[in-house]
Amino acid sequence: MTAASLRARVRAEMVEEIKSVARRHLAADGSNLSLRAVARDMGMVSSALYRYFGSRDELLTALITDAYNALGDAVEAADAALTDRADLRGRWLGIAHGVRTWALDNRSEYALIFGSPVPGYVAPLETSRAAVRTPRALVRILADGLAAGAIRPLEQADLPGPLQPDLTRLRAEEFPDVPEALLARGTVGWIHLFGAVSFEVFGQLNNVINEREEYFDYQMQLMAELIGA
Amino acid sequence: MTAASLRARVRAEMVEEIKSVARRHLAADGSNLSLRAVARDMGMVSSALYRYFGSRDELLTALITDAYNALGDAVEAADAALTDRADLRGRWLGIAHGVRTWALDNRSEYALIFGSPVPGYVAPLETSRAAVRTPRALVRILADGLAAGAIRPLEQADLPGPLQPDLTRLRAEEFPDVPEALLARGTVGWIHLFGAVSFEVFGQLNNVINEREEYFDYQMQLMAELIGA
DNA sequence: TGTACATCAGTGAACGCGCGTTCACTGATGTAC
DNA sequence: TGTACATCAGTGAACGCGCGTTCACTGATGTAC
Repeated sequence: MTAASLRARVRAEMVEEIKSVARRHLAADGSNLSLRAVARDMGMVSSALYRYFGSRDELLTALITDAYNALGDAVEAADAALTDRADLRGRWLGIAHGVRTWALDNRSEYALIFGSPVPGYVAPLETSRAAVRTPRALVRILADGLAAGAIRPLEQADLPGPLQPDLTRLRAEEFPDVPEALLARGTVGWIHLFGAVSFEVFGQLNNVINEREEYFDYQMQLMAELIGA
Repeated sequence: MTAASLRARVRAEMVEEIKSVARRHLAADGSNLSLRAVARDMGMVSSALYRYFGSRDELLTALITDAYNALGDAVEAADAALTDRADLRGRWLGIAHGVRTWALDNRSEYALIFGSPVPGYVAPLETSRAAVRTPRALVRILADGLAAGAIRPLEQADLPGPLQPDLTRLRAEEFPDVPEALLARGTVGWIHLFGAVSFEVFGQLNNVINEREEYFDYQMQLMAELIGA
């Protein structure tokens, strides 16, 4: 409204456009993101970008955080889309397919957060707040299932002793509603979900499986049994 | 022995050393491999490398093929290490840990073959011959288990109809000894194995799980049940 | 409402560095007679 | 065994290009009185 806030608004739009152009470049060149190329595409001089981002790494960090949040949005939307909250398997499948769809639609951003680490780049802690949204949505299914009595908590013996401390800490810090042994099983589903998506996105299924979506669903069904049983 | 073969031998050693130096650079800089840097490290001028590799891509291809073969060696050695060939679970765990150990010891090479694809690089078909060695070792366990009656072939109904053609082709081309439904289950173990290793190697377990080896073993045990049951 | 000043976005040149690839060349090693 | 020629490895300069970042600057927009 006031002039000041207009300037701020234009600035915010500028930041968004820089990131959007950068995302396009990411798609073409992988994580070798070039500031000069981004500036060129925007019709400005490369030094102008430094008004918005202090360095190339700062821009990368913004893209990574955005990617985690976009994935988090997709996941939460997928979960919310199912009105029958008691249909745990349906919710799991919904989230899983949501992750896959987002990854296929945003391959370069997916690669940015789940691919080989960018050499020389160290992700600041701030990104992990965004990263935890997907695991959190998955664990919510377990917690709801437990509360409704639809999922049995596993026996303590199911969890190997040496893993107890890790799971105890994880539970205390992030997921208090789910007992350790079940939480451990849940992480296996989590890992398989991203393992399957990565294989597809990174081309490891080429010449192996063509019916990608069916195959993905098949795997996620098996995981549902592994965790829910 | 003859002068000619000496020249050839020196040449072969040179090729090996170039690749070895390149591997070291890969570790530091990810897939942004620089020919000039490699030449510098070897105390030669960059153009000299062109006597050995026609281009940067050709060197990359050699490194990728080598990596698949090194992994294949590790996997086959791990399998062969177990004298009790009837201990299917032991063989599976041996191979799985073999993959993990190799990946942790050769992170950059692992990233080269299982990480985000190198932008602009297209792997030639020749690499896939080397890539199939690990899946082949895994399927051999299934085949042996079937032959010994230790693994039940799953019912046809276990495999969703749309996946039938893919699995039929896969069986015909590579793995004739294992029926489709069981083969499909096997691929799930395969994917989880690499999913788990990638998560660890690419840093996704940081601040999540510290007892890495135990956790990996826990997962592979679960997979053994999923496939063998 | 008008004016002086401060803030900010964007410019353009420069620094110092990197890269893959080509090409004509030298000098050593291998081959054929 | 000796000599003429061919092959090969490695050099050094060059082409044409890229990069991230800094810095003094201009001109427009916003703020305070």
